[in-house]
Amino acid sequence: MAQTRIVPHDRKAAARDWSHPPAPRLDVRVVLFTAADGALLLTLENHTGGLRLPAGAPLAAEPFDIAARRIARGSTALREQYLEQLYTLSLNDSDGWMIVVSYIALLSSTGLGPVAANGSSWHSVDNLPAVSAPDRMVIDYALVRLRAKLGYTTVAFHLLPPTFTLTELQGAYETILGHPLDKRNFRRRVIAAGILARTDAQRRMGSHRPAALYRFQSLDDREAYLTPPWAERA
Amino acid sequence: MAQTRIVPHDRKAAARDWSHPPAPRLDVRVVLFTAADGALLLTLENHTGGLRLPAGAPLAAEPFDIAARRIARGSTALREQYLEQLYTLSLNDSDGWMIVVSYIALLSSTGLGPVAANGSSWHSVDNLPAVSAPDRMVIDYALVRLRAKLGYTTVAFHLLPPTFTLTELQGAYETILGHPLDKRNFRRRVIAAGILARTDAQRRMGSHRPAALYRFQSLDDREAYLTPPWAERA
DNA sequence: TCAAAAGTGTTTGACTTACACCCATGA
DNA sequence: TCATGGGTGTAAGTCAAACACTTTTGA
Repeated sequence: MAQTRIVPHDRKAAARDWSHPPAPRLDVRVVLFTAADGALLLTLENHTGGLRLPAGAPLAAEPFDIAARRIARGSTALREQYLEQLYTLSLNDSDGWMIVVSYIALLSSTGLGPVAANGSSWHSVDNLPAVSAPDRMVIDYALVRLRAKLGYTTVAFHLLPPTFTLTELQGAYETILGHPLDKRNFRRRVIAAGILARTDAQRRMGSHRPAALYRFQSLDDREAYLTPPWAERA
Repeated sequence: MAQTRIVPHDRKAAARDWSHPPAPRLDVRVVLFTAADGALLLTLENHTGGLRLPAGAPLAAEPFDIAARRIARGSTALREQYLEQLYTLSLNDSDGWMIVVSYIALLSSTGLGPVAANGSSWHSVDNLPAVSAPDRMVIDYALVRLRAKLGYTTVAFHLLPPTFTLTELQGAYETILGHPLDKRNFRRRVIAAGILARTDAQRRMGSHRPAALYRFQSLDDREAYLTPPWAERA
């Protein structure tokens, strides 16, 4: 499905070829998330054969984290704020053996609406178009992991612009979790967590009281993320 | 360090060779944990050049989970109870480009002391011998993840034999966490969690009151594990 | 009868939840 | 002055932590 071919490919023959050390194709795929307008969005790219996750081969000996960042940057005008390895799959498709190393990236939304580049487009996670089976697996697991991580980390912050209102922050949580939260309890918790700093600025938007803008203190709560000690962030 | 060589290897030249699609070596490594005698143990194998994590190349198009299981079984007489992908690294060593896909495996202790096979031996995690840098990274991260997972999953059960006393279960937790727990609170929590079934059997060991033996109900709390939906377990 | 581990409850403080109204602003 | 989202407190219930003694057994 991912690739149109004229001549059917003999997978068994390809897998049976022991004449050389087997050389799988390597593919790094990135699920780029952002939140906008109450929806959790991810990037898909247009390709012959359909929509795909942003992907690419790593250069020789290039660390996967670097490759993933390169792919993320090539696929959006936004800058990824958080990058985390997801899973590595070894699979057989119509072109033979392929290794897929998958990543999650979180992007700050700009408030101007998400910006796409290079023929890529944003899709709400609750209304995704058809994608290849491996892409589907990767996306499904990315969602599981992202939702779970909200509970015990501060990842949601990476979906927001540098300053934001508490209502925007709450909206990001609700978007990812898919259910509403109590305003007072949410504010109490997030303030008590001590990771926010109130700025002097305010946002005036519409005919109502302006909202205080906050930013993060201490983006370096690496401990909580359960990522490896050597992993670079952003 | 992992490999002795006579002729120095020109890494840059190897990385610069674009004449063919680059073909990294693939290596699946498994950190095999078990708990015995109040210590958390892992398996290392004897190799020319020193001790190493159990490892091996995947067969062409073999899923990594299957390869990891094969490697785990080749390295211990015990049967792994839980297997989870840890991280995938792309690195340059003295032999060129290598991709390391790492796994954690948890083994039931038998009470008879852990059984080793194939020139492998058990080492307490708080007294590990020198290993290669990649092995060290993998082991460090495996410990971080294992300890963290204790908090929100029931993984510790997989380190125990099919039936066990509550004191043994508590000991496994204390071993992994590295600090003591309150007996009454531990029992209350673990019973309240509803994942244990008391058997009729008892264990009489020493001149004191015999302990009730328990076993697990519902090992299938896949949800809590934050592993991918497609991952097979054990 | 002694040593050694098994087993058992209660109290206290902390945290979580549910819930409703006034405030500041621009139109 | 009205519509709109921003901002605030309290009471009830649930959960986690600290803490010590009695029971059963074999030697």
